[in-house]
Amino acid sequence: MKMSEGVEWAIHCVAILATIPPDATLPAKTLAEYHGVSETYLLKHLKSLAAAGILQSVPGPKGGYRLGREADAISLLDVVEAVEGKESAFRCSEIRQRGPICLTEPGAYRLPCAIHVAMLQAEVAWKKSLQAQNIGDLARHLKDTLDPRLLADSAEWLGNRVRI
Amino acid sequence: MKMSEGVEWAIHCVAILATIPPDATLPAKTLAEYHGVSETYLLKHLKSLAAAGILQSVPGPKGGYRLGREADAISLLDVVEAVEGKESAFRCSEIRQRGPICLTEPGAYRLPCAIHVAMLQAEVAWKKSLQAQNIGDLARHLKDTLDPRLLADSAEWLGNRVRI
DNA sequence: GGAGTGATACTCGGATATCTGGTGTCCGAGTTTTCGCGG
DNA sequence: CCGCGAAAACTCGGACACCAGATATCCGAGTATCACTCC
Repeated sequence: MKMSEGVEWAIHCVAILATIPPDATLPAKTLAEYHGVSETYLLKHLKSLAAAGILQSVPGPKGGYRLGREADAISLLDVVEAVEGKESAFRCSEIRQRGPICLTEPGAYRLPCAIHVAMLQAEVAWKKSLQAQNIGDLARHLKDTLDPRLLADSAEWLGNRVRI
Repeated sequence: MKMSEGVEWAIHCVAILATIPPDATLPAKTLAEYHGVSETYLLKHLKSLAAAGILQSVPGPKGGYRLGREADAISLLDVVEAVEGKESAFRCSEIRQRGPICLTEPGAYRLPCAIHVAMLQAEVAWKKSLQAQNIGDLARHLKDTLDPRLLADSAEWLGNRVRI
Protein backbone atom coordinates (compact mmCIF):
# COMPACT_ATOMS: atom_id res chain seq x y z
CA MET A 1 0.00 0.00 0.00
CA LYS A 2 1.89 2.99 -1.21
CA MET A 3 0.63 6.47 -1.80
CA SER A 4 1.24 8.19 -5.10
CA GLU A 5 4.29 10.41 -5.16
CA GLY A 6 2.02 13.04 -6.69
CA VAL A 7 0.46 13.62 -3.29
CA GLU A 8 3.72 14.96 -1.93
CA TRP A 9 4.17 17.17 -4.98
CA ALA A 10 0.62 18.44 -4.77
CA ILE A 11 0.84 19.41 -1.10
CA HIS A 12 4.11 21.23 -1.62
CA CYS A 13 2.69 23.11 -4.58
CA VAL A 14 -0.47 24.12 -2.77
CA ALA A 15 1.62 25.27 0.18
CA ILE A 16 3.74 27.41 -2.14
CA LEU A 17 0.67 28.88 -3.79
CA ALA A 18 -0.61 29.80 -0.33
CA THR A 19 2.36 32.13 0.14
CA ILE A 20 1.85 34.33 -2.92
CA PRO A 21 -0.70 37.19 -3.12
CA PRO A 22 -4.30 36.01 -3.52
CA ASP A 23 -4.74 37.15 -7.11
CA ALA A 24 -1.29 36.21 -8.36
CA THR A 25 -0.57 33.02 -10.26
CA LEU A 26 2.39 30.72 -10.77
CA PRO A 27 2.76 28.60 -13.91
CA ALA A 28 3.31 24.86 -13.65
CA LYS A 29 6.74 25.32 -15.17
CA THR A 30 7.82 27.45 -12.21
CA LEU A 31 6.34 25.07 -9.64
CA ALA A 32 8.07 22.12 -11.27
CA GLU A 33 11.41 23.90 -11.47
CA TYR A 34 11.17 25.05 -7.86
CA HIS A 35 10.72 21.48 -6.67
CA GLY A 36 13.01 19.86 -9.22
CA VAL A 37 10.35 17.56 -10.67
CA SER A 38 8.95 16.78 -14.10
CA GLU A 39 6.76 19.61 -15.36
CA THR A 40 4.52 17.50 -17.57
CA TYR A 41 3.81 14.98 -14.87
CA LEU A 42 3.22 17.63 -12.23
CA LEU A 43 0.72 19.18 -14.64
CA LYS A 44 -1.28 16.00 -14.46
CA HIS A 45 -1.75 16.38 -10.73
CA LEU A 46 -2.35 20.13 -10.87
CA LYS A 47 -5.14 19.38 -13.27
CA SER A 48 -6.72 17.06 -10.70
CA LEU A 49 -6.42 19.75 -8.06
CA ALA A 50 -8.06 22.26 -10.37
CA ALA A 51 -10.87 19.82 -11.15
CA ALA A 52 -11.48 19.47 -7.41
CA GLY A 53 -11.69 23.24 -7.00
CA ILE A 54 -8.59 23.41 -4.83
CA LEU A 55 -6.70 25.31 -7.52
CA GLN A 56 -7.86 27.65 -10.21
CA SER A 57 -6.15 27.61 -13.58
CA VAL A 58 -5.62 30.69 -15.72
CA PRO A 59 -4.82 30.08 -19.41
CA GLY A 60 -2.66 32.07 -21.75
CA PRO A 61 0.55 34.01 -21.20
CA LYS A 62 0.77 35.48 -17.71
CA GLY A 63 -1.42 32.58 -16.74
CA GLY A 64 -0.81 29.77 -14.27
CA TYR A 65 -2.36 28.44 -11.08
CA ARG A 66 -3.67 30.09 -7.94
CA LEU A 67 -5.63 28.76 -4.95
CA GLY A 68 -9.26 28.08 -5.67
CA ARG A 69 -10.30 29.16 -2.19
CA GLU A 70 -8.59 30.53 0.90
CA ALA A 71 -5.82 28.38 2.31
CA ASP A 72 -7.56 27.85 5.64
CA ALA A 73 -10.45 26.19 3.80
CA ILE A 74 -8.21 23.60 2.13
CA SER A 75 -7.52 20.55 4.27
CA LEU A 76 -4.79 18.03 3.63
CA LEU A 77 -7.55 15.49 3.08
CA ASP A 78 -8.92 17.59 0.23
CA VAL A 79 -5.56 17.52 -1.51
CA VAL A 80 -4.97 13.83 -0.91
CA GLU A 81 -8.41 12.87 -2.16
CA ALA A 82 -8.09 15.11 -5.21
CA VAL A 83 -4.92 13.30 -6.26
CA GLU A 84 -5.55 9.78 -5.00
CA GLY A 85 -9.29 9.56 -5.43
CA LYS A 86 -11.92 9.23 -2.75
CA GLU A 87 -12.26 5.46 -2.68
CA SER A 88 -10.95 3.84 0.48
CA ALA A 89 -7.72 1.89 0.45
CA PHE A 90 -9.33 -1.22 1.89
CA ARG A 91 -11.97 -2.66 -0.41
CA CYS A 92 -14.11 -5.47 0.95
CA SER A 93 -14.71 -8.03 -1.76
CA GLU A 94 -17.20 -9.90 0.42
CA ILE A 95 -15.26 -13.14 0.42
CA ARG A 96 -17.52 -14.27 3.24
CA GLN A 97 -20.11 -14.89 0.50
CA ARG A 98 -17.82 -16.63 -1.96
CA GLY A 99 -17.12 -19.97 -0.32
CA PRO A 100 -19.19 -23.15 -0.05
CA ILE A 101 -20.55 -22.16 3.37
CA CYS A 102 -22.79 -19.18 2.93
CA LEU A 103 -26.42 -18.22 3.20
CA THR A 104 -28.51 -17.99 0.07
CA GLU A 105 -31.59 -16.11 1.19
CA PRO A 106 -31.73 -12.41 0.29
CA GLY A 107 -30.87 -10.02 3.10
CA ALA A 108 -28.77 -12.58 4.90
CA TYR A 109 -25.71 -10.36 4.55
CA ARG A 110 -27.46 -7.13 5.37
CA LEU A 111 -25.06 -6.46 8.24
CA PRO A 112 -21.68 -5.25 6.99
CA CYS A 113 -18.67 -7.49 7.34
CA ALA A 114 -17.07 -6.91 10.75
CA ILE A 115 -13.61 -6.92 9.21
CA HIS A 116 -14.70 -4.32 6.70
CA VAL A 117 -16.02 -2.15 9.52
CA ALA A 118 -12.80 -2.46 11.47
CA MET A 119 -10.65 -1.45 8.53
CA LEU A 120 -12.92 1.43 7.58
CA GLN A 121 -12.83 2.65 11.16
CA ALA A 122 -9.06 2.95 10.91
CA GLU A 123 -9.36 4.86 7.67
CA VAL A 124 -11.81 7.25 9.26
CA ALA A 125 -9.22 7.98 11.94
CA TRP A 126 -6.69 8.64 9.20
CA LYS A 127 -9.03 10.95 7.32
CA LYS A 128 -9.96 12.85 10.45
CA SER A 129 -6.32 13.53 11.15
CA LEU A 130 -5.82 14.82 7.62
CA GLN A 131 -8.97 16.87 7.72
CA ALA A 132 -7.89 18.56 10.94
CA GLN A 133 -4.87 20.09 9.23
CA ASN A 134 -5.27 22.79 6.63
CA ILE A 135 -2.93 24.42 4.19
CA GLY A 136 -3.07 27.77 5.95
CA ASP A 137 -1.74 26.36 9.21
CA LEU A 138 0.87 24.40 7.31
CA ALA A 139 2.09 27.44 5.40
CA ARG A 140 2.29 29.52 8.59
CA HIS A 141 4.15 26.76 10.35
CA LEU A 142 6.63 26.53 7.49
CA LYS A 143 7.11 30.29 7.51
CA ASP A 144 7.85 30.25 11.25
CA THR A 145 10.27 27.35 11.29
CA LEU A 146 12.12 27.64 8.00
CA ASP A 147 15.60 29.11 7.82
CA PRO A 148 15.16 32.88 7.31
CA ARG A 149 17.73 32.91 4.53
CA LEU A 150 15.95 30.15 2.64
CA LEU A 151 12.67 31.96 3.14
CA ALA A 152 14.09 35.19 1.71
CA ASP A 153 15.66 33.42 -1.26
CA SER A 154 12.43 31.61 -2.02
CA ALA A 155 10.37 34.77 -1.75
CA GLU A 156 12.70 36.57 -4.14
CA TRP A 157 12.88 33.68 -6.61
CA LEU A 158 9.12 33.25 -6.62
CA GLY A 159 8.56 37.02 -6.69
CA ASN A 160 10.46 37.22 -9.96
CA ARG A 161 8.20 34.62 -11.51
CA VAL A 162 4.83 35.47 -10.08
CA ARG A 163 2.08 36.69 -12.43
CA ILE A 164 -0.46 39.34 -11.58
CA MET B 1 -3.51 4.24 -2.85
CA LYS B 2 -5.07 0.85 -2.67
CA MET B 3 -4.42 -1.89 -0.19
CA SER B 4 -3.54 -5.38 -1.35
CA GLU B 5 -6.49 -7.73 -1.56
CA GLY B 6 -4.33 -10.19 0.37
CA VAL B 7 -4.93 -8.17 3.52
CA GLU B 8 -8.61 -9.02 3.44
CA TRP B 9 -7.84 -12.68 2.84
CA ALA B 10 -5.27 -12.76 5.61
CA ILE B 11 -7.54 -11.23 8.23
CA HIS B 12 -10.35 -13.62 7.37
CA CYS B 13 -8.00 -16.59 7.56
CA VAL B 14 -6.54 -15.54 10.89
CA ALA B 15 -10.06 -15.01 12.24
CA ILE B 16 -11.02 -18.52 11.14
CA LEU B 17 -7.92 -20.00 12.70
CA ALA B 18 -8.85 -18.26 15.94
CA THR B 19 -12.01 -20.35 16.14
CA ILE B 20 -10.41 -23.80 16.02
CA PRO B 21 -8.78 -25.53 19.03
CA PRO B 22 -5.35 -24.12 19.92
CA ASP B 23 -3.34 -27.14 18.79
CA ALA B 24 -5.35 -27.95 15.68
CA THR B 25 -4.32 -26.87 12.21
CA LEU B 26 -6.04 -26.10 8.92
CA PRO B 27 -4.24 -26.53 5.58
CA ALA B 28 -4.10 -23.67 3.09
CA LYS B 29 -6.23 -25.71 0.71
CA THR B 30 -9.11 -25.69 3.20
CA LEU B 31 -8.76 -21.99 3.97
CA ALA B 32 -8.74 -21.17 0.27
CA GLU B 33 -11.75 -23.33 -0.46
CA TYR B 34 -13.67 -21.88 2.47
CA HIS B 35 -13.21 -18.36 1.15
CA GLY B 36 -13.43 -19.23 -2.50
CA VAL B 37 -10.02 -17.84 -3.42
CA SER B 38 -6.90 -19.10 -5.17
CA GLU B 39 -5.00 -21.55 -2.99
CA THR B 40 -1.56 -20.85 -4.42
CA TYR B 41 -1.89 -17.11 -4.07
CA LEU B 42 -3.31 -17.35 -0.57
CA LEU B 43 -0.30 -19.48 0.31
CA LYS B 44 1.90 -16.53 -0.52
CA HIS B 45 0.25 -14.41 2.12
CA LEU B 46 0.06 -17.19 4.69
CA LYS B 47 3.78 -17.53 4.28
CA SER B 48 4.20 -13.85 5.14
CA LEU B 49 2.01 -14.29 8.20
CA ALA B 50 4.09 -17.26 9.30
CA ALA B 51 7.30 -15.32 8.78
CA ALA B 52 5.92 -12.59 11.06
CA GLY B 53 5.10 -15.13 13.77
CA ILE B 54 1.37 -14.56 13.50
CA LEU B 55 0.87 -18.06 12.16
CA GLN B 56 2.79 -21.25 12.68
CA SER B 57 3.15 -23.67 9.81
CA VAL B 58 3.21 -27.44 10.24
CA PRO B 59 4.63 -29.41 7.32
CA GLY B 60 3.69 -32.84 6.07
CA PRO B 61 0.36 -34.67 5.96
CA LYS B 62 -1.97 -33.62 8.77
CA GLY B 63 -0.07 -30.36 8.61
CA GLY B 64 -1.35 -26.85 7.98
CA TYR B 65 -1.48 -23.55 9.79
CA ARG B 66 -2.38 -22.54 13.32
CA LEU B 67 -2.07 -19.29 15.25
CA GLY B 68 1.45 -18.46 16.31
CA ARG B 69 0.24 -16.88 19.54
CA GLU B 70 -3.06 -16.34 21.29
CA ALA B 71 -5.66 -14.44 19.31
CA ASP B 72 -5.84 -11.58 21.82
CA ALA B 73 -2.17 -10.88 21.21
CA ILE B 74 -2.62 -10.45 17.46
CA SER B 75 -3.71 -6.98 16.42
CA LEU B 76 -5.11 -6.06 13.04
CA LEU B 77 -2.04 -3.91 12.57
CA ASP B 78 0.17 -6.98 12.96
CA VAL B 79 -1.69 -8.72 10.15
CA VAL B 80 -1.74 -5.70 7.87
CA GLU B 81 1.96 -5.04 8.34
CA ALA B 82 2.84 -8.67 7.80
CA VAL B 83 1.14 -8.65 4.41
CA GLU B 84 1.71 -5.08 3.25
CA GLY B 85 5.08 -4.40 4.81
CA LYS B 86 5.91 -1.93 7.56
CA GLU B 87 6.93 1.02 5.43
CA SER B 88 4.53 3.93 5.57
CA ALA B 89 2.25 4.70 2.65
CA PHE B 90 3.50 8.27 2.40
CA ARG B 91 7.16 8.45 1.57
CA CYS B 92 8.85 11.83 1.73
CA SER B 93 11.27 12.18 -1.14
CA GLU B 94 12.59 15.46 0.25
CA ILE B 95 11.69 17.50 -2.78
CA ARG B 96 12.34 20.57 -0.68
CA GLN B 97 16.01 19.84 -1.26
CA ARG B 98 15.80 19.14 -4.97
CA GLY B 99 15.07 22.53 -6.48
CA PRO B 100 17.33 25.51 -7.21
CA ILE B 101 16.42 27.18 -3.90
CA CYS B 102 17.90 25.11 -1.13
CA LEU B 103 20.55 25.30 1.53
CA THR B 104 23.87 23.57 0.97
CA GLU B 105 25.43 23.50 4.40
CA PRO B 106 25.21 20.17 6.25
CA GLY B 107 22.55 19.97 8.90
CA ALA B 108 20.41 22.61 7.24
CA TYR B 109 17.61 20.10 6.84
CA ARG B 110 17.94 18.55 10.26
CA LEU B 111 14.31 19.37 11.05
CA PRO B 112 11.91 16.99 9.32
CA CYS B 113 9.71 18.30 6.54
CA ALA B 114 6.47 19.67 8.04
CA ILE B 115 4.41 18.01 5.32
CA HIS B 116 6.10 14.71 6.06
CA VAL B 117 5.25 15.13 9.74
CA ALA B 118 1.62 15.91 9.00
CA MET B 119 1.16 12.88 6.77
CA LEU B 120 2.94 10.60 9.22
CA GLN B 121 0.75 11.89 12.02
CA ALA B 122 -2.31 10.74 10.08
CA GLU B 123 -0.76 7.34 9.54
CA VAL B 124 -0.06 7.04 13.23
CA ALA B 125 -3.77 7.63 13.90
CA TRP B 126 -4.55 4.88 11.39
CA LYS B 127 -2.10 2.48 12.96
CA LYS B 128 -3.36 3.19 16.47
CA SER B 129 -6.88 2.35 15.39
CA LEU B 130 -5.71 -0.93 13.88
CA GLN B 131 -3.56 -1.75 16.87
CA ALA B 132 -6.50 -1.23 19.23
CA GLN B 133 -8.40 -4.08 17.61
CA ASN B 134 -7.26 -7.66 18.00
CA ILE B 135 -8.24 -10.92 16.40
CA GLY B 136 -9.71 -12.30 19.62
CA ASP B 137 -12.24 -9.49 19.90
CA LEU B 138 -13.02 -9.74 16.23
CA ALA B 139 -13.62 -13.48 16.40
CA ARG B 140 -15.88 -13.10 19.43
CA HIS B 141 -17.78 -10.32 17.74
CA LEU B 142 -18.29 -12.46 14.66
CA LYS B 143 -19.45 -15.37 16.78
CA ASP B 144 -22.02 -13.19 18.54
CA THR B 145 -23.44 -11.48 15.48
CA LEU B 146 -23.32 -14.16 12.81
CA ASP B 147 -26.40 -16.11 11.81
CA PRO B 148 -26.55 -19.20 14.11
CA ARG B 149 -27.20 -21.47 11.17
CA LEU B 150 -24.17 -20.19 9.27
CA LEU B 151 -22.09 -20.55 12.41
CA ALA B 152 -23.18 -24.17 12.86
CA ASP B 153 -22.55 -25.02 9.20
CA SER B 154 -19.10 -23.45 9.31
CA ALA B 155 -18.19 -25.22 12.51
CA GLU B 156 -19.21 -28.57 11.06
CA TRP B 157 -17.49 -27.97 7.72
CA LEU B 158 -14.29 -26.85 9.39
CA GLY B 159 -14.56 -29.60 12.01
CA ASN B 160 -14.43 -32.19 9.25
CA ARG B 161 -11.23 -30.74 7.89
CA VAL B 162 -9.36 -29.76 11.01
CA ARG B 163 -6.11 -31.57 11.87
CA ILE B 164 -5.00 -32.46 15.35
C1' DG C 1 1.92 -60.16 16.12
C1' DG C 2 5.31 -56.41 16.39
C1' DA C 3 9.03 -53.59 14.79
C1' DG C 4 11.68 -51.68 11.19
C1' DT C 5 11.97 -49.67 6.68
C1' DG C 6 10.95 -47.93 2.42
C1' DA C 7 7.76 -45.66 -0.56
C1' DT C 8 4.14 -42.44 -0.70
C1' DA C 9 1.18 -38.68 -0.40
C1' DC C 10 0.50 -34.55 1.41
C1' DT C 11 2.12 -30.20 3.20
C1' DC C 12 4.60 -25.74 2.81
C1' DG C 13 8.36 -22.78 0.47
C1' DG C 14 10.69 -20.17 -3.14
C1' DA C 15 11.26 -18.94 -7.92
C1' DT C 16 8.76 -17.71 -12.06
C1' DA C 17 5.01 -15.42 -15.66
C1' DT C 18 1.17 -11.99 -16.33
C1' DC C 19 -1.45 -7.71 -15.75
C1' DT C 20 -3.26 -3.64 -13.76
C1' DG C 21 -2.28 1.00 -12.25
C1' DG C 22 1.11 4.59 -11.27
C1' DT C 23 4.82 7.11 -13.86
C1' DG C 24 6.38 9.81 -17.54
C1' DT C 25 5.76 12.06 -21.98
C1' DC C 26 3.89 14.13 -26.07
C1' DC C 27 0.97 17.01 -29.01
C1' DG C 28 -3.34 19.84 -29.53
C1' DA C 29 -6.94 23.65 -27.87
C1' DG C 30 -7.40 28.14 -26.00
C1' DT C 31 -6.22 32.77 -24.63
C1' DT C 32 -3.60 36.87 -23.79
C1' DT C 33 -0.08 39.53 -25.37
C1' DT C 34 2.28 42.08 -28.70
C1' DC C 35 3.77 43.90 -32.80
C1' DG C 36 2.64 46.03 -37.09
C1' DC C 37 -0.28 48.81 -39.90
C1' DG C 38 -3.54 52.12 -41.11
C1' DG C 39 -6.17 56.16 -39.94
C1' DC D 1 -0.25 59.69 -31.90
C1' DC D 2 -3.99 56.28 -31.34
C1' DG D 3 -6.96 52.33 -32.49
C1' DC D 4 -7.51 48.03 -34.78
C1' DG D 5 -6.27 43.45 -36.23
C1' DA D 6 -3.69 39.43 -37.05
C1' DA D 7 0.03 36.62 -35.77
C1' DA D 8 2.59 34.63 -32.19
C1' DA D 9 3.93 32.74 -27.95
C1' DC D 10 2.77 30.90 -23.88
C1' DT D 11 -0.48 28.52 -20.98
C1' DC D 12 -3.31 24.42 -19.67
C1' DG D 13 -5.90 20.01 -21.16
C1' DG D 14 -6.39 15.30 -22.82
C1' DA D 15 -4.44 11.15 -25.22
C1' DC D 16 -0.51 7.98 -25.68
C1' DA D 17 4.01 4.80 -24.12
C1' DC D 18 6.60 2.70 -20.19
C1' DC D 19 7.62 0.43 -15.84
C1' DA D 20 7.09 -1.27 -11.04
C1' DG D 21 4.45 -3.83 -7.99
C1' DA D 22 0.42 -6.64 -7.14
C1' DT D 23 -1.67 -10.85 -8.94
C1' DA D 24 -1.53 -15.55 -10.16
C1' DT D 25 0.91 -19.81 -10.91
C1' DC D 26 4.09 -23.73 -11.00
C1' DC D 27 7.54 -26.92 -9.41
C1' DG D 28 10.72 -28.43 -5.70
C1' DA D 29 11.99 -29.50 -0.47
C1' DG D 30 10.56 -31.65 3.61
C1' DT D 31 7.94 -34.63 6.74
C1' DA D 32 4.37 -37.63 8.91
C1' DT D 33 1.84 -41.43 7.38
C1' DC D 34 1.09 -45.94 5.81
C1' DA D 35 1.87 -50.36 3.94
C1' DC D 36 4.84 -54.02 3.40
C1' DT D 37 8.34 -57.11 4.88
C1' DC D 38 11.04 -59.44 8.06
C1' DC D 39 11.82 -61.25 12.63
